[in-house]
Amino acid sequence: MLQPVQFSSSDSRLELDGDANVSMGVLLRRLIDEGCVSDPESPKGRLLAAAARQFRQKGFSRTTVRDLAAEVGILSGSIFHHFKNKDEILFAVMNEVVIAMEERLQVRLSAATSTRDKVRALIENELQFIHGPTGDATAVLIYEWRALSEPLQQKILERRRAYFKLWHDTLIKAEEEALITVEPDCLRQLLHGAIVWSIHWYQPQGPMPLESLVDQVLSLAIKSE
Amino acid sequence: MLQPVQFSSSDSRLELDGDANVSMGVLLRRLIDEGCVSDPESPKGRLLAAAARQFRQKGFSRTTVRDLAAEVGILSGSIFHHFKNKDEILFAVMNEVVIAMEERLQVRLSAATSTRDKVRALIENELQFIHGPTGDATAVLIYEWRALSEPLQQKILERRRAYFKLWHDTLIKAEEEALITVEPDCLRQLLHGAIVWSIHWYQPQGPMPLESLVDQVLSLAIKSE
DNA sequence: TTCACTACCAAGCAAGCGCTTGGTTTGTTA
DNA sequence: TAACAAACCAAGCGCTTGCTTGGTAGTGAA
Repeated sequence: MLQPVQFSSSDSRLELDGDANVSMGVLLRRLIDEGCVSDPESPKGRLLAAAARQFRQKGFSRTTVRDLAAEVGILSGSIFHHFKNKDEILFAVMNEVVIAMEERLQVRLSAATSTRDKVRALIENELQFIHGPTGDATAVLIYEWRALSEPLQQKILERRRAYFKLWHDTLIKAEEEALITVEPDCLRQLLHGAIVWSIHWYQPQGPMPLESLVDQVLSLAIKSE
Repeated sequence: MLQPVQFSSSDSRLELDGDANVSMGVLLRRLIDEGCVSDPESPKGRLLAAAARQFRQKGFSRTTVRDLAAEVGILSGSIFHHFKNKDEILFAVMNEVVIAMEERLQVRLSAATSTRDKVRALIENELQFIHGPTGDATAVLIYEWRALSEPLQQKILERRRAYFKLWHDTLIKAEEEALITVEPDCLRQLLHGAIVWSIHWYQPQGPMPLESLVDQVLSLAIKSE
C-alpha cells in the first residue's frame, strides 16, 4: 500500500533465463496444448493478456471493454464474439493462473526431497508466479476477487482447494518434524499475506534477487538450527 | 483471498471492554475535539461511517453515491452539500484513519519500555486498527488505494510517511540489539503483509484472541531466546 | 421578526457503461 | 472456385453514473 505498484515489463512470451522459467515455459506449453489455457498468439489469448495487464493496473471495474478492445486493436463490440460478457473475461484470467499455479506447485513439491525444501517450494512457487511472466494474472487473482460474480467465485474456489491442500499438508509435515512453531493453518495465512504483499514493494530487477527474498520469507517460517 | 471477508459488526461508537479500546476511545475523542476527524453523530460523520462500510464491502467504484445516500436516509444529490465529489469522500475516510493510526502508534511506542515491547506495539497497533471499530476505514485505506486520484494519493502518502518512520526506526533499533535477523525494511514489508492479510481470514470473535495473533506474528519477527 | 445558515429535496442533464444487432471481411478447406 | 466459419465493423440502445441546479424547511442569534 502507498507505494507505486511495479509492473512486469516482460510480455507473455516465455523467458528462458533460468531453470525456474524453463520449467515454467514447458508447463505453460503443455497446458496450452491441453487446452487448459489459451494460446497467447490467438485473438482470445491476446485479449486475455491485455485484460490481465489492465485489470491489474486499473482494477476490473475501472477497465472498460472499450479499453481492452483498443489495446488489441478491435472495436468494443467485437469482444463479445470471444467472451459472453465482461465477467467471463475476468474469470478466464483467474482460471488460467489458478490451474497453472497448482500444477506447477505439484511438480515442485515432488521434486523436493526434504520437508524443508518442500516448504521452500511453497514460498518460491508463489513468489515466482507473482513476480514472473504470470504476474499480472496472479495479481488479478489476488486483488480482484470481489469483482467476480458469486457463481464464478465458487468455480475458482473449487479449483483453488487443491492448491490450499498442498500448502496445508506440507506445513502439517513441517510441524511434525518440529520445523515450525506456529500452528500450520495460521502460519499458512501469515506467509501467504507476507508473500502477496510483495507485489507492492518488491522489484525483481532491483538489488535483491528473488531467491534472496525466498530465503528471507523462509527464515520467518523456519527457525535456523 | 478466496475466503469470505469478515465484517466488523460494531458500529462507530466506542467500545470500552478493554485497555486497548479505552485508550483508543480517548484518542478518538481528542481527535474529534481537535477537528481532525469528524463527529460520528454529525451528518458528515454518519456519511463517512456508511462510506467506510460500503467501500469496504463492495469497493469504491461499485459503491454509488445513491447507495451511500440511501444508508443515511437522504437523496443522492444531497451528498454534495457535504463533499465536493465522490473522491473527497474516499479521501476523508482514508485521511481520518491515517491520522488516528499514527497518533496512536506514537502513544503506544512511548509507553513501551523494551525494544521488544516496541516491536510488539507496532504489530498490535496495526492489528487493532484492522480488527477493531476502525476496521472498515483501515481496510479501505489498504485496499482502495488505487481508486484515489493522484493528487489525493500524494496527500495521504505525505501523512503516511511519519507512520512508516516509526516502524523503520523501531526495527533499526531491533536490528542493533540483534533481536531480528532479516533486514529491517524488508522485514517491515513482510510483517505488514502478513498483518493486513489477516483481514481475509482472522475472526476477532473466533477461538483465537487478538493478543494471541499478535504473539504469533511477533514470533515470526523475533526469534525466541 | 428578520436574517443567515445548515441540511436537504426534486428533477434532471450529460456522459459513459455493457452489450446487441445485422452485416462485412478474411482466411481455410473441399 | 464455391462454401463456410471465424473475426470483426458500424451503429446505437437502454441503463446507470456522478453531479448540477434552483428551491425549501428548520434552527438559532440579533
